[in-house]
Amino acid sequence: MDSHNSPKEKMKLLQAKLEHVRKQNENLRHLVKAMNNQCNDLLARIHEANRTYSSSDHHHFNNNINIGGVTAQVPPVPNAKQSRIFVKADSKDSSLIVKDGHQWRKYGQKVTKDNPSPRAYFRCSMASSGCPVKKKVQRCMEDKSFLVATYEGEHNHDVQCSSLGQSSSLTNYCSPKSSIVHCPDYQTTDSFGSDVTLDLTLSGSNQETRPPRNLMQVCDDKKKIEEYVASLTKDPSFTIAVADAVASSINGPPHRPM
DNA sequence: CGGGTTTGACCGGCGC
DNA sequence: GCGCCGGTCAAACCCG
Repeated sequence: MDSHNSPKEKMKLLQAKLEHVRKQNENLRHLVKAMNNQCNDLLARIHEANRTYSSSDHHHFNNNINIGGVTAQVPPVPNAKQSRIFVKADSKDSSLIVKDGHQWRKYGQKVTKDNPSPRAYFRCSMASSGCPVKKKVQRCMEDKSFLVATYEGEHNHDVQCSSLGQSSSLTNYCSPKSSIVHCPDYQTTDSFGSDVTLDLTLSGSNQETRPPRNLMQVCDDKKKIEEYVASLTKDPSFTIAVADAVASSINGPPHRPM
């Protein structure tokens, strides 16, 4: 086909491709930088929320999280079977709903002394089947755009995916409107003890909803992803494929029928 | 009518 | 012992 191409022309073509890849790389760096800035902003807000905790129940924060080279602190949970998540939610939305993939039944609400916002008490809807998990949800006192959910216990069943959309009154699905900052602190499991998952779903972004996830599942998935990434980055053919894909995207992305 | 939510009452732990 | 406070119960209510 291109047998008329001399080695010099091939070299020029490759150099041009390389230049394109370099430019693309630079663009990606800018993107990463921008994302890092957004991440910093979110972490600052998380930090603010955490400070609320430290002042309200005298916890000292020892757990660090690191995202994109940025470190933030999260509150340790006194009870080893508890975990806390901070959920970005509309401050105008008065419902104390943290959609985490499980079905919950509200069994009480109470205004606590240190926070004017009411605290809602939920039990897992599978409690009748022996699931011991409970959660408490309260709006963050200083930053009302955050909900703080405290989980107690572990689910002894899978996430009820099959029921999605069946019961509108249940808090059963991940909200596209909320950002979840998840701080699991499971019993004597070092691999999870200081691990934090940030679901940086930007508020109001019009992204598709995600499948619901059990908290332990999230950690397992993260491990798996890390293993995949490690194995892929070690694979030179993968690097070549990525470079190829970037080059082809620069030369004009193919319009594939969806 | 069944299942979930609301909300006032009740209970138990804790500090004074 | 008393009062405060967080957590839970359960009857009434709401909604599909």
